[in-house]
Amino acid sequence: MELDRLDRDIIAALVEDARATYAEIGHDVGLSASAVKRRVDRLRETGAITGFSARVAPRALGWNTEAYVELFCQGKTKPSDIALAMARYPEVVAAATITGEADALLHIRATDVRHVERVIERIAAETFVVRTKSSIVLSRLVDLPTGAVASDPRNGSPVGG
Amino acid sequence: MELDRLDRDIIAALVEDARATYAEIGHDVGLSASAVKRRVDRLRETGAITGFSARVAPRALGWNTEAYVELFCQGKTKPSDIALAMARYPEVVAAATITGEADALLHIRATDVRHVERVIERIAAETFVVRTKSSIVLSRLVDLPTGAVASDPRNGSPVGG
DNA sequence: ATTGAAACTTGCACTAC
DNA sequence: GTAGTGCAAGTTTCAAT
Repeated sequence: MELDRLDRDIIAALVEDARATYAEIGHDVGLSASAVKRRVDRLRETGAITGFSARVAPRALGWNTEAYVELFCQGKTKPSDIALAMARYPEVVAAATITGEADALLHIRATDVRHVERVIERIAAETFVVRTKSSIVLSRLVDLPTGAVASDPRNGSPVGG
Repeated sequence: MELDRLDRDIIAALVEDARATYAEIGHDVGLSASAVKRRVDRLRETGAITGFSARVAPRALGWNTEAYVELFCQGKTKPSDIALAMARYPEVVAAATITGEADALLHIRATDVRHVERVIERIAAETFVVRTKSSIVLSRLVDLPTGAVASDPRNGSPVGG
């Protein structure tokens, strides 16, 4: 699906504030509220916008510690095996298979270092896991919502930048 | 600040759908719309909720490739130096200092592998960077919005789990 | 918790390219 | 035909009770 300037501007507005009214967005991008709504509906139908979410301060909910864990798996492990197993851990907030020595990289949120340790212990006990290599996050320096940059004229668009 | 059961339920509802009406949320958590609004206002004031954001499919915007990059820095590099430098790259969507051999881990979104390469080249040229070690993401297996788990009774809360 | 005024959403008729 | 505007009915917000 093709996104024009207006679509990108609307997405940018909604990434910045998902509760903005259609009239507000319309004012920003130069469209009527009705026109904005029609485009937002279309963007959701086509899957460009997958939903709307509150941004939460992990600390406020007690998630005080995060870690990245490299996973080294047995030779015939399939990505779907890893996906299925990791989906069972609420502490695993992101996971991806990657190039390089490790097979996958996990992003873990936990209450404290002890909690991280317990989770890694359980993950390391998964049948397909050979070993793990973990790094505790000391301080978060950057954390942008996905798409924050997409059509912010201050930053480059993926095509233009 | 202390969050009770209701606060956590409200946050969970807003993480799932940030555009839900107060009446809908109230129905879910067993509160009147007004009561929900008062709590949401308070949650924003106290910083537990930092905003509302559209969830976007990176692909739809042309961000087809992601990578993780470990940064090895000169001995006297401060986290704030890294933060300042990385904030200038729209492609760096997350960055954190970590324990282990590397000093920091970056999460990069780009249009394609060539784009990733160009960005890493520029980052590697930063004065404080000694070397980098990168992994391209092959496939994303898990990607939860922050707080998705916080008060979903199917998962553990950070305290209870 | 209820109420009422102001604002928002959303379908529809209409217009322009 | 595709995409925008304006309007009106039904909801939602939000402050005051």
